[in-house]
Amino acid sequence: MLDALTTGLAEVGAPADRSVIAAQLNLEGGPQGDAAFPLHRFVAASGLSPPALAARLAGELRAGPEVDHVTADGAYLNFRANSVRLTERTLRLVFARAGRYGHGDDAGIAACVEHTSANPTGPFHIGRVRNAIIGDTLARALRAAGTPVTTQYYVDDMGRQAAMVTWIWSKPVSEWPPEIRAAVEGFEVPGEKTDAHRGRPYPATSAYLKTHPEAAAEVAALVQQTEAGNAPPQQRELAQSILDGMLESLVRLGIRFDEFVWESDFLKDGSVDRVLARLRSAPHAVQESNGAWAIEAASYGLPKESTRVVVQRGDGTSLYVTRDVAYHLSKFVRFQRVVDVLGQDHRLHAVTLDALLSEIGEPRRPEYVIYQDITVPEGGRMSTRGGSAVWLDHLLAEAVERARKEVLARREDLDPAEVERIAEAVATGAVRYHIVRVASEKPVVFRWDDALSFEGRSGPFCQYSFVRAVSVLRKAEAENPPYPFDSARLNHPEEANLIRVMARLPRVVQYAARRNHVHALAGYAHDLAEQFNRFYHAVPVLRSVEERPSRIAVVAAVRQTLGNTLDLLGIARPDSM
RNA sequence: GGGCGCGUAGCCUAGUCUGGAUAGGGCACCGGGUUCCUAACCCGGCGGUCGAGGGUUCAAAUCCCUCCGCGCCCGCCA
Repeated sequence: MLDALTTGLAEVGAPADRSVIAAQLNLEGGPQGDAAFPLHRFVAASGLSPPALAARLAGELRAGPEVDHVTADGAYLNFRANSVRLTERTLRLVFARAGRYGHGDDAGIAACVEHTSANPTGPFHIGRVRNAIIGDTLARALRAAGTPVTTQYYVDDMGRQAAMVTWIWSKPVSEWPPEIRAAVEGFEVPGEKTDAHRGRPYPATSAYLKTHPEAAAEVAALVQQTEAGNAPPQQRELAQSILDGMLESLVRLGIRFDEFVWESDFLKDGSVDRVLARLRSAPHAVQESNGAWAIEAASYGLPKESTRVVVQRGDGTSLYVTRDVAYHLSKFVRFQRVVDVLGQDHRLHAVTLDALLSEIGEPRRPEYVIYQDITVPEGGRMSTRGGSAVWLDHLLAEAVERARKEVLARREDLDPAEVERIAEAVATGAVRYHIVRVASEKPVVFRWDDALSFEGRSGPFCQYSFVRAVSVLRKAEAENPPYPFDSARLNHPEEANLIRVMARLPRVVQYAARRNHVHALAGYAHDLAEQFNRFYHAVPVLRSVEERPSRIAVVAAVRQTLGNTLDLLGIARPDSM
């Protein structure tokens, strides 16, 4: 098609580069075709009026094997694909690639996606979960696009927050200050997750330290001790214990990590010292009067009043950003593509990190995927202390409750275990979809009714459509391949539309991975589910006769394509709902 | 104050990188659809100054400038 256009344009006196033509060609199609080509850009050179140019080119471009016909519409050329061939090719590809349909070839570069990395101080609220869902989906998208991915969770076991947890739990509850004890007593829950249990005194402790300097001094001493490499042993154990509880919740959402990287390890292995040595001799290094070292980073786009980035305190200890430099250097050793998923409040930290990498002569940079906060309707970010946080475990419990009701209302034939299994799948699917559907740079206002919606543009809608396909195949006793089909029999308009949506998946995966736009996958899942429902209502499958085997093949292809898409989104694919 | 992000129907949202036809969905609302493969569905209707203004262009939601509104950040915290 590109060749034909190139030749055709040259013949009418408007030659153009293939790249220009390719950029103009819209493969998503226009109102009346599978591909559209606007001609405005070539009108002047041709000396013809736009419609005349379109008509002339349409007449000259002969339909090829892939293209049924070319029509002129105003200043546009519209191409209609050969449906039989498109159907043939798409279905064959889906069946041949199966679980890898939509996936790209191994690009040969290794990527690291660091996401979540929430400090282990207590349970996840759903603002933090946005990071995990975006990060996990991105990792899936990159893998599908052909980039081997290692996911990493960076665990902060060194700062004040970790020290506060250690400080309070290193003494028996009976010796806690009354203010903190009050926040805990009466909340003992047998079998409670460790993040909820160990995290409960955290907000009160944080508040207490603000008004009790002597206690704050003890915490500061702990930080010092940790910096010196002598962290109390229970500090890491506590962090691990809380982290374990947090991760249990993420596992329900299908989120697991390949590696956990502990911040304190960079101190222990000497890499922080090496980074500090390089920073002290960096081009813009300056030493303050108290012995602290900083980088004068005005040229790196930092805020006007604070261009000085302190990298080493007056007492010789390192700072978070310094350790982060060490961490990133370690990533660059192993990975060609390094992606960090960060909340917008870390944006400046990212700029600072880039500046420091530059200072020590490191040419590589992480890619940042920045997401906006999830806020509450009353305004403002979710705050643990302000009581406005929506906890992930609470949200999941509500979602399961609601899903269970839905299942029980429509199915009486299921045993309780099956009901629970479906409710869990629907609930987690709804939550994941609800978070991932919005572009990460958009702010999200959390509303219960939206988050728990099972209709319309939702996870359960996509799951339900998938189950429909499963169910039809089950009734057809055609749960396994082969799926013989005759493309010539698949000529219902809704069938053609459905094939076209299925054919789009590889492009969607590439787009999502290249732009880090995971929400495109959510949009695609909905498009495919919706079009399958239209097909389902308009076209009989089991009741058809001559078309039956071919239509069963279409349904099998949908099961595969939609199933692959749900996998990309980390959403469970139930076989019954 | 400065930097970054966001602003698309009553509400939520896609499209913005790389300008192209009548701005694509969802919720809500109104009207239809189930003796038939699962109605968590489908069909139809209603609803748009794409924050405002200017500019570039044959063509602007998309690019440039100014402004307005909202959010975040501007620590020898993480």
